[in-house]
Amino acid sequence: MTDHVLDRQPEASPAPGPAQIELEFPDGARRSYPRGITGREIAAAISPSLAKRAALIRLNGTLLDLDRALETGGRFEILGREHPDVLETLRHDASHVMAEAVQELFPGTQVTIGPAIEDGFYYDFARDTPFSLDDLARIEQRMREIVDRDETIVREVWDRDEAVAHFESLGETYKAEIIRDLPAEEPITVYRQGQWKDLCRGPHLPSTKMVGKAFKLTKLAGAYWRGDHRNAQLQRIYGTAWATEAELDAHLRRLEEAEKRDHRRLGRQMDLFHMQEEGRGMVFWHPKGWQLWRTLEAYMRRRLDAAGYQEVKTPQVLDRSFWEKSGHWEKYRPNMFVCETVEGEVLSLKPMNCPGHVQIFGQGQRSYRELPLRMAEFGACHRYEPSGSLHGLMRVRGFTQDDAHIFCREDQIVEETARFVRLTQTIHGDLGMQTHQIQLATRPEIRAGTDAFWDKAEGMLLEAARAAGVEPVIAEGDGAFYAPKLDFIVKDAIGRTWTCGTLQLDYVLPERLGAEYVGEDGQKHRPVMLHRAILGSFERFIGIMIENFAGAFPLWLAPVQVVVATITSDASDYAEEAAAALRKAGLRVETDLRNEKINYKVREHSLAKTPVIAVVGRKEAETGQVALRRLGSDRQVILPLQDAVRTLTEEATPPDLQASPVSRISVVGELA
RNA sequence: GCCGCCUUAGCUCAGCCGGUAGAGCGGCGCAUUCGUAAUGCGUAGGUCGCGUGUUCGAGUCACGCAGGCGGCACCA
Repeated sequence: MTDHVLDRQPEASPAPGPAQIELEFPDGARRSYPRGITGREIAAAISPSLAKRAALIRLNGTLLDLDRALETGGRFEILGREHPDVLETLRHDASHVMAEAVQELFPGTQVTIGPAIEDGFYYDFARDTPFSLDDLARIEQRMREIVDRDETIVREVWDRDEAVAHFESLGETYKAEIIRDLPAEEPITVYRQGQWKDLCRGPHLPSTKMVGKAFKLTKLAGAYWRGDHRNAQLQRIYGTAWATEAELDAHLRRLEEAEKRDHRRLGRQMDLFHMQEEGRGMVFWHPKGWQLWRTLEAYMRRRLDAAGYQEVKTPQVLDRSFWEKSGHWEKYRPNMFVCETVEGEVLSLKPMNCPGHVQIFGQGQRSYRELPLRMAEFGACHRYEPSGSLHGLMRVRGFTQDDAHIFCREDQIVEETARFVRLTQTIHGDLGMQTHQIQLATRPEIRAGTDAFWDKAEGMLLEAARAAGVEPVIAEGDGAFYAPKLDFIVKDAIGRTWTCGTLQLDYVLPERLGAEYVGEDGQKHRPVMLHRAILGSFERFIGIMIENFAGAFPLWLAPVQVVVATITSDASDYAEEAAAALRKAGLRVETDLRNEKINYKVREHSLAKTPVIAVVGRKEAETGQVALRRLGSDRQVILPLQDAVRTLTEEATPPDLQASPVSRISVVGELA
């Protein structure tokens, strides 16, 4: 580990400057060093143990190699291997070690790119023969050997043309292409470890040994070169890497936990829905899943009613000529389910609700007095999604949007948008989601409309978001080709984020479909449309809810809210009576009168994630009480039936119908 | 759509080198009436995803197809 200094090549032409540089350490100390000193030398001067732990340095906020010669002074920090900010570099190094292993084991394989990603890394390889899962074990084994070899990792600055020639001579055409495409001012750096080298910006750890062995290759996948499906498909190997074995284990356990709350698995276990091959991307809702849907739909309907929306229902199937007028036939045709009748008519299932809504708007004469007109529909749409993109309830071909279109004047856009932002936040909050971020998607490269139009449109959405008290994050270039939009990103219980809710400005469709209203001036005017959804689709949102709550829904959403379970058959009549009383109060109740032990029943209903089990035995039957047991708690609260009815009814009241902020009655016992 | 992997009972899974299919849970039946996370015994249940081929013989091998899963691409 001492020859690294000899290998080090100076930067092409060291900039002139003072012979000494001054470094400020995290504790505030300032020290002066000769220019060209390395982090490793500084660490060694401080203490041998620090030199041993040191992995990277940070100079003025930028991470650099430990052996990088320092040309300028500034804020300086030496980061040990376990420092959280080193992890990304460690993962990047793991990808290099993997690439080295792969090229040793499979000569002729070309390397392309291999970055660190969340929780791990990947590397894309070009090789004719596909890798197999068995290969992964071999590669992993070789990676461990490379770590044991303790190969020094050295940064070298190369001449661009030489670098291209070099990689081409090795048959590394992808690397050569990357170099050619690098901006001219970008120095070409190559990192060498042992016999292996790779074009890379860095920084890297000082040795392969520092990568450690807390890594695991996890999956094999195809990936297109430069992310473009017209290019060759490469073979991507994913891995995860951590500083310590304990962190790796914790990560693998987290994955197992996430798998347990997978909505497809819970959907089956809880008997909520199923899908089958004759209807790919189509959902069969079972009674319990549909109950969940109905609860959600009823809630949304109340919220929309209260927010001044009018609900409508538009046709499922419309003639081709209609979709030609709307522009969908030209732009959206590959995604539409088209059918032909015996009489030769060509029709399409609706992929969107907006054109239908414009038809309703266009009936009769509209006055400016009717604006803003908020038209809502729980609109069932069908879209032909690529087979590989289907994913449980999250990506389906038949789905129902909580769709609405607000027809308004331009000067109403800000107010309407602000109202929508507030409504969306309320609803997401009620449904257990935390607003994580609101994105303002701005003008894309390819777009319609003048810059002045975009300036104005983006400005209005920004103003509206601020009026509602949120500062959107700008998503540069993510807007639709005709207008900007706001996207609402929520965070679930385990920190994953989902895009739910969107608002999109549209001047185009009203124009295409000839929507107009009569203004104060007696003239005809074109309304603006705001397309907006809060859940997105019921299917997807329910999928997200299942995962968010891990199936343990709050009382108001749970398909079965209470199971009345008997201890002996002597209590059966009373159990029916108790269940009837609870049902009469509007609760969703089942009884379990089976001749089974109470332990068995409690276990079964707990696994089914029933929020409340009301146990009744001889004692309760005699005294007119119930023993309530909450999911997640082994405490029981015994109380008179009427108290239970009142308490549970109150708690099961949907958030929008609560008199005041939820008043949970403590007597029932809280969740653990 | 593309790449890889997978497909055995309702569910979760076992079935080595090819000899004709098994467990647990669940279902059903009987017994048990038992106070807060699995009562016991018995019993039924399978064209081993579909098709073709190799073979005396295929759940097992080969090829094709379909579906599922993980990625990639897509998500105006």
